[in-house]
Amino acid sequence: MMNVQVESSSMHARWQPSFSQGALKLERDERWTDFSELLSLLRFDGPVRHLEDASMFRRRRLKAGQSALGMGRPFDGLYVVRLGALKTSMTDVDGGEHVIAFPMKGDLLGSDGIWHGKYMSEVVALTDCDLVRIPDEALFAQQRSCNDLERVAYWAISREMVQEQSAYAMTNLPKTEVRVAHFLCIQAQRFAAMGYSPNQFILPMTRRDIGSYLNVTLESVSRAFSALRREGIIEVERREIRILSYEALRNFRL
Amino acid sequence: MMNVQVESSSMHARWQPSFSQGALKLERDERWTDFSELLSLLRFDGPVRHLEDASMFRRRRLKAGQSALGMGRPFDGLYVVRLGALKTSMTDVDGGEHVIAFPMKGDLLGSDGIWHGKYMSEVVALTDCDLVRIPDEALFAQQRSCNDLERVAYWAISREMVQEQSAYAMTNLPKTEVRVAHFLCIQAQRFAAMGYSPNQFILPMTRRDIGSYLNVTLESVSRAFSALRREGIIEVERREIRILSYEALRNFRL
DNA sequence: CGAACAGTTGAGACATGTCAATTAAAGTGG
DNA sequence: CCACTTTAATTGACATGTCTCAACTGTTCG
Repeated sequence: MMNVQVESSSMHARWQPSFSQGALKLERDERWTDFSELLSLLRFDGPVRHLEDASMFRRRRLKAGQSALGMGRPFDGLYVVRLGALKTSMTDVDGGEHVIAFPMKGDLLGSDGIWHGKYMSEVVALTDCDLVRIPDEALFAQQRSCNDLERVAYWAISREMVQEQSAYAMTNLPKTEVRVAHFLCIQAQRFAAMGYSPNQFILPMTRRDIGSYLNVTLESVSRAFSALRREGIIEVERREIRILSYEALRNFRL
Repeated sequence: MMNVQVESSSMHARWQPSFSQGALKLERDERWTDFSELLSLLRFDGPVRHLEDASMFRRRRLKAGQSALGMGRPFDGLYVVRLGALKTSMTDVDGGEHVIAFPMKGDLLGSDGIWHGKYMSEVVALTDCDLVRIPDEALFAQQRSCNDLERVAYWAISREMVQEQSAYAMTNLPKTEVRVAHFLCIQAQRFAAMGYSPNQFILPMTRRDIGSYLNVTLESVSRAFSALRREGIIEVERREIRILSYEALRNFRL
């Protein structure tokens, strides 16, 4: 029943594919997201002109471990995380993996793919995920039904850029423990922004991933967690984190 | 004479300010760049529909040391470097400066300002500079004369993002000397892309800036230069670099 | 000419990387 | 369902690369 309404709405959008093939499969595996839900997902706070826009965006399910975007695969649009946690990484000259970001609900994926027309980083699902696709045809449509989408895309890409810059800047904090403390603060803020508890959460990534993100070894990360636990600032049990004093965590130096 | 032609062309563009005030001053200090020059500056290689677009873009001169974009200042557009070298940096939580990029000819500035409507990083000129402004009105125009500009903006922002990601990824190369070697390779490539000699160039930034960019101290950078000189891979004289073996530099490990 | 800045080099302290052992958890297959 | 394997995480001992502090030089700028 949902599908009927969705399908008819989507007909207004120029770039929607037809249902000519595999309709039954689509009905079972795919869902759709409308423009206003996309905006609230992104937490877009700017002005919007055409909220009644009928554009529908296809969703994409991923199981933990699956690749969302592959390095070198042709660019087919941007994706917004609706559910789940992922890991964005690049392979450097020496073949080593470097983690760039941990996208979660509301984050944008794939903006590095516009330049060369192929994605420049690898994105894998750390948990089961649900993505919303903003197809390239929608981004580059010649005469657009609304250029709200364009404005939102600029906005979201710019946000990605700032967050990445901040992550980059974090790596010049001198000591591992300070970086880890800061990392936990950021995570807490992000969980809060998504509507979850900022004081108790489960990290979706491994110590190795965190280490790669912060440019330290996994052992150093582990030691830093233990040190923060000894100081009574957090509780750690594998990937389960409880923040006992956010203030102490935020002001942690040395 | 140049000014007359420029002025009349610029009248076609909606967002151009009038010449009602300070016309004489503008004639002396300001110049204009047209759309096709902008594209060649950016080294844009994609398809363009309206090359005859009459949009003119205002230039902006900077002396070495001047601030191009200030952290927190309201977003008024993107800028493309036409001449000179700059330094982009963020101030982290502890008040320390972290260098994010060294923009040069053809690079884009200010894309981190779209999100909050204010620039999130500080950009200062390392040498005298000449910038071309792409005003926010042009980016967000409701009915655009051409949406080529939009496509180019996406493209350029995406490129910035990739380059920043690569810089971020570079910092997890284990040892200082490897990072510095890689940094020099990148610089050589950039000078080559700008049409200058890739084997002999003058670095516009200090050792401290390089260190901040690579997350090492200025002393470590200096030692790395000396080590590479001892190995016969480069010649160094203060900021003047000569690459004796690009292959050795590129393959440098440990 | 003196002051401030940029860069080089050295010596010592120390944080982090490296290697290794151990435990717990999760996935695999009979 | 239980061995079996694999992976994640913790912790220790040791080596070492980098930071810190310092002295010294050359350059630039007022």
